[in-house]
Amino acid sequence: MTAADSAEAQRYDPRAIQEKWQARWAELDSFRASDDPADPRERAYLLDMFPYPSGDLHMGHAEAYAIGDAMARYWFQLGRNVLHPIGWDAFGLPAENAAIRNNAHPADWTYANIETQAESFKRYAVSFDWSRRLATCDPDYYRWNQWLFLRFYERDLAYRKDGYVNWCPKDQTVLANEQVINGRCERCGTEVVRRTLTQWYFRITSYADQLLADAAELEGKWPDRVLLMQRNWIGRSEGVEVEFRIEGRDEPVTVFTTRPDTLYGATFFVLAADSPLASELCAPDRRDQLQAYVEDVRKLTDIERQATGREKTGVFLGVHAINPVNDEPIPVWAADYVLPDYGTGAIMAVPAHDQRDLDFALAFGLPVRVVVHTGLADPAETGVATPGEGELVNSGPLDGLSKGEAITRIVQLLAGKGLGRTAVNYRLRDWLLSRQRFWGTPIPIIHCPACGEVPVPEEDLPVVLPDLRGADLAPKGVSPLAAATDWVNVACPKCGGAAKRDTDTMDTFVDSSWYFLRYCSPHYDQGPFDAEQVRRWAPVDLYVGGVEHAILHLLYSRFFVKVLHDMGLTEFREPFTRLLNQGQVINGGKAMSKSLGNGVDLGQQLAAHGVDAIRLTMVFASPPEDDIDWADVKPEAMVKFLGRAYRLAADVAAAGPAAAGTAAADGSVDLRRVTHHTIDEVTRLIEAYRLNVTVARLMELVTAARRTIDTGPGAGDPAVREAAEVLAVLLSVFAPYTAEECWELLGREASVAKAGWPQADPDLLVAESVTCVVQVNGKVRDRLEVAPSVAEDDLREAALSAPGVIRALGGQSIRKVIVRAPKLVNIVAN
RNA sequence: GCGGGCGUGGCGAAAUAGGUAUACGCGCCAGGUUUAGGUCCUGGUGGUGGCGACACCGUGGGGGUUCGAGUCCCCCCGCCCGCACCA
Repeated sequence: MTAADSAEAQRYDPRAIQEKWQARWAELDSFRASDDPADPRERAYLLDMFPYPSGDLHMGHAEAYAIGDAMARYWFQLGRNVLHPIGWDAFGLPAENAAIRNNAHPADWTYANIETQAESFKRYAVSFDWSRRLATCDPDYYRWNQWLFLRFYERDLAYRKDGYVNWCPKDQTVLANEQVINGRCERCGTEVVRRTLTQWYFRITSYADQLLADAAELEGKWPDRVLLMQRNWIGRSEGVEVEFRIEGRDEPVTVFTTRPDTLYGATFFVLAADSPLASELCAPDRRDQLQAYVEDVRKLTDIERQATGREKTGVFLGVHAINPVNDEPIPVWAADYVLPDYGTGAIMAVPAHDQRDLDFALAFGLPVRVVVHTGLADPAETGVATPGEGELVNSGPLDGLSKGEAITRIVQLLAGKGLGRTAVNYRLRDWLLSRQRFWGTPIPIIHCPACGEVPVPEEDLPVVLPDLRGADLAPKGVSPLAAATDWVNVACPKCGGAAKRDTDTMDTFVDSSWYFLRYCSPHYDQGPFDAEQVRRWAPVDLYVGGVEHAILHLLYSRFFVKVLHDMGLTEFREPFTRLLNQGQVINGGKAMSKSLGNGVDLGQQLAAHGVDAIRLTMVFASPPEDDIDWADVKPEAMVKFLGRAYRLAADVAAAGPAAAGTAAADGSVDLRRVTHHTIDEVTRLIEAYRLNVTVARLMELVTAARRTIDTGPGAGDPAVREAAEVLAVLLSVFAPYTAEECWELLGREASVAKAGWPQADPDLLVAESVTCVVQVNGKVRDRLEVAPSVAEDDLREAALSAPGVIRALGGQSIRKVIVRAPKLVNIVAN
């Protein structure tokens, strides 16, 4: 039979195969994780970041889940007891906006989309344990958000304060710092403005040092850039706090500085214009000026405020601070370049050695005093500050010292007088978690005029959302919940008097900060999770998802787990042992978007090429962490390859019903070598997430088997059957439908997904001969086929007499011969 | 501005530990199967020169270390990402 005949006889029909196996698999239910403590299999937890149910699955999902599923299915093949769950991140704005448009309840839209996605996941053949599915908008889920909030509240990790917060004018809600991207709302792209509001926060800053320290554990297991981004975001900064007396005030004002060595160069003092301290210290005759300035500052969006090269602005407050090292009075200014929520909101300004201070000094004619001799030109004249190191000058007892010496000395001096101490500051701010929107978890607090903040008693949880819909949900700047008066007005749990519920809802990142723990016992009703099950399954062994969560979700989840650990609820302090960030699917060099009209519809792609070809395209196109440009990619090529794999199995089946386990040893040794090499290499490649190369190796195996069929031994050769069976198992992690069909053609019983990963025979991994490269002066001049065990001397001799070598030498004298048996000889001649 | 990463054929990309550069796929060329097209199969395909065996050049550019560099070191150029007045 020729290959062409076989093509005619066996047509690869992905659609028919999909329909057939989707039904059969539903019965087999192969991917259920076992909670049985007696189950001897090694447990493994693979998690894909759960989707937001905004519609049907899209191309990005197709890539992410193809990668995660390949790893999960590989683990199943290794015989592990794998937890591979799925759920939905189901609270959030799009549902609410859709509900307003359609005069409906957000739940209708949300649950309908969840059903759509669930069906798509099944068709996409992802190996989920469907018995554990959850949605964060289920009261059974979000009651535990409320429970956790109350535990945080008890521990003083949840608190309410007035703050100068990020406000999205379009979505009419506050945003966490992490949700402001380049001054714009992460969700809708609107420019964020600032507002002063009373809001709930999680005290994530209490864990800043732990978040930083434990990141070291993740080194080599998480992508470097994610760890780097988290470190930068936390922004630890070591410095010194120095107390400055203020004229006419009893209490000193503390500043934070990383350059205490330049203290003698401080020529003025700056307060954040919008800090309470600025208005307090302001001289009465300057009040109006300050107020006008602060109003101007607040009108600025973050974008404007952060514009580079913006001119420095500020107001002199009419008072002076006293430099503690020399009792020199320096003027106190208010300016917006000092931030109210970093350090103490006050700085000593050293214009000679800090560019921002210099810009300010030059704008307002303030003195510039050089106290570090850097050898560079005078900053007052060049306008360029000299932040570098050098010898201290004009600094009294510090003169002549280096930066390091000066810092040590000044800290001693200040500490002796009780005017300073070393200190650490973080860029990280507390997590603002309240939102003025409907479709989220109600904050379980009751405000009582008599008792103040009163937690909702545990037995009253969950606080279920009232049944608002349509126009009632429209954003008004206060939470829509406030309009549900029946819901809002309650008796105070403490005193029984009239009280009101808190009307804000939680940031949806609260939901996703612990969902991976809920999967371990999704129906548990005594707490957010069964600690026993969590102890067995968690932490997550491999977490697969996009890098867009490098800070937000991943930092929040790490914070949650640390708190839970301190509460005694988990034994681990890091939620995700390993992290794999897949790239994005783009089109024509750009992210897919409606406005560009370059969107690619996943459903159409699946209909056109079949699930397996799309899954294979996703893993073959590039390394998992790189973007895939759909314009550069040809799913047709994958259909072609899958057809070749399918025909291989079909030809083996047609050649005769050789029983499983036929002595493969009787077959073609050359092919067996390829097969076992493939097993060996593919195993290592998958372990390293090198999925694109893995697929290349499978293609080579198919080619080798086909060549064996065509060049003599034929499809009946036991080595060909072995190759076909191995291929079906290896292929099952990427292309489950085709693999299952091949497996059945080969006379094996479903499911190939649980067939077991093949073992490479070590005897077949030893090459019979290897190609030795012979170089002359580093250039390849000949090749020799030699035994792997060839002796160095024999190899040297063979190399020196190789024809290509003799020609290249042309009588030159040999200076040196480097032999790296058995692969290389380099002859140095001149 | 600060921090980090990346530059390999026409394209997506391979290259254990410094040892055959370009695996695999796309595209292209030629041939086979086919009434034809498509499918499928086989072979070829970095550049320049040569009928040819071959020779020279070649991993963004320049230098260095080494018997040997895509890989290590230094400088430069280009692109991408993160942070962005954090004292």
